[in-house]
Amino acid sequence: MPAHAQTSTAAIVAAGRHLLEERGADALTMQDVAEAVGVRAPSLYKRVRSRSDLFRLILEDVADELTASLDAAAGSGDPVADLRAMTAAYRGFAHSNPVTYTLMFAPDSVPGATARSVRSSAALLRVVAELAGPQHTLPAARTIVAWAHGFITMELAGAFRLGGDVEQAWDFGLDQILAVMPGRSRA
Amino acid sequence: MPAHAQTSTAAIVAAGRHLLEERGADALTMQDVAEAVGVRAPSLYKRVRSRSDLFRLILEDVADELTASLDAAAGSGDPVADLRAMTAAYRGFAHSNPVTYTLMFAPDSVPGATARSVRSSAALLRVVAELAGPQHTLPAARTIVAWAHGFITMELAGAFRLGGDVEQAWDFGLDQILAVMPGRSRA
DNA sequence: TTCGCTAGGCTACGATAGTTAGCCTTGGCG
DNA sequence: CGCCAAGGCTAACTATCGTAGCCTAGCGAA
Repeated sequence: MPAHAQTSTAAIVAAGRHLLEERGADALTMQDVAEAVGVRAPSLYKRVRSRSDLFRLILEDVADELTASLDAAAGSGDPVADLRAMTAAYRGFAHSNPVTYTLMFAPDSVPGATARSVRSSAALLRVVAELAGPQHTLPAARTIVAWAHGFITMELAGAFRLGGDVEQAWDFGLDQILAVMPGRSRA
Repeated sequence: MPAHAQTSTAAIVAAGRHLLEERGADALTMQDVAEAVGVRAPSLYKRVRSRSDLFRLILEDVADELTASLDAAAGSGDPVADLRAMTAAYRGFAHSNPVTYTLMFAPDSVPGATARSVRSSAALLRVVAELAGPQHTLPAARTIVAWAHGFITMELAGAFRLGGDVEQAWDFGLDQILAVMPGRSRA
């Protein structure tokens, strides 16, 4: 490689991800990313096809990290404890990456990005299978994920406006859902 | 009012809403909206402060319609039946308005738009109070809404990729959540 | 009847961002 | 030692939001 590269795809993705979280999706400009990595905007196109391609790369990066976080949380052997740890890790990750987390589930934004998050479901399915039994694994997992994702999304959107304790609502919901898992009974 | 107006705020909002659903948020341009209502783009600014203001108006329109839909669904008197009807109406509305529905819960997009959806919660809270008892009303309602919203969001985002019957998963989740409501017992 | 006032159009323009075209420099390798 | 391409850069094109300022039509008062 002649003429030492002043940046890299990884650096661009990292800078983009950082700016994305910091300023929001609309405010993420190629110029700002370029400045952050120390080149001019057009040079970014040597590494990245387009702005939306940069979004795709960023969200893949986020999804990979989320997958790793979930895998790490599911190591105790007890399915209920694992599930509690995974939901907590999931919510914590979303709180740490609110913008990109929200973007991961935006229909338009990145076709294929959600595909990657499927990998995250492997550990969850294994745990839920123990709790709900093989017949109900998929719908039970979808119930849990839907609840967790919906709760977090509304939380991040500021949709819980009626007062009350949001933490308590989270605990309440998780207890309710765990309590009703068909296979076993209680948490 | 001199020189008969060629358009109106309502027409602009309606056209914008239609284009928004049809082409997605990124593709909604002021020029397209102007063309749809029969004027030039700058004339829109006589009625609408900015593009983001147009988004706000559109989402208010959507939220009002959703609220009316939910109110209409909750008239049977039986709380379980009402709750089933409301969740079905909610999901149906989201399926009919996928883009705007998703946008309603986007944190950035429109500060205050979520506030309006609070009005929608009045009917829900009344029903849930009967099912879960006064102490658990708020967390129980949040559990239901979080689940429904999460499920619908993932559905719209195409996040249910592992096969299986999505309808069955919806029914399963709703049954599970209804079954565990503290106040009464079964659906 | 007439004439001013203003709502509500319009064209022209400026600013910002994404993206492309095409040039130049650098330095590894034959 | 010189070729050549990776990877910078500047310049320029395009689309879009938004503003400035002009023009017209018709309501209503004199």
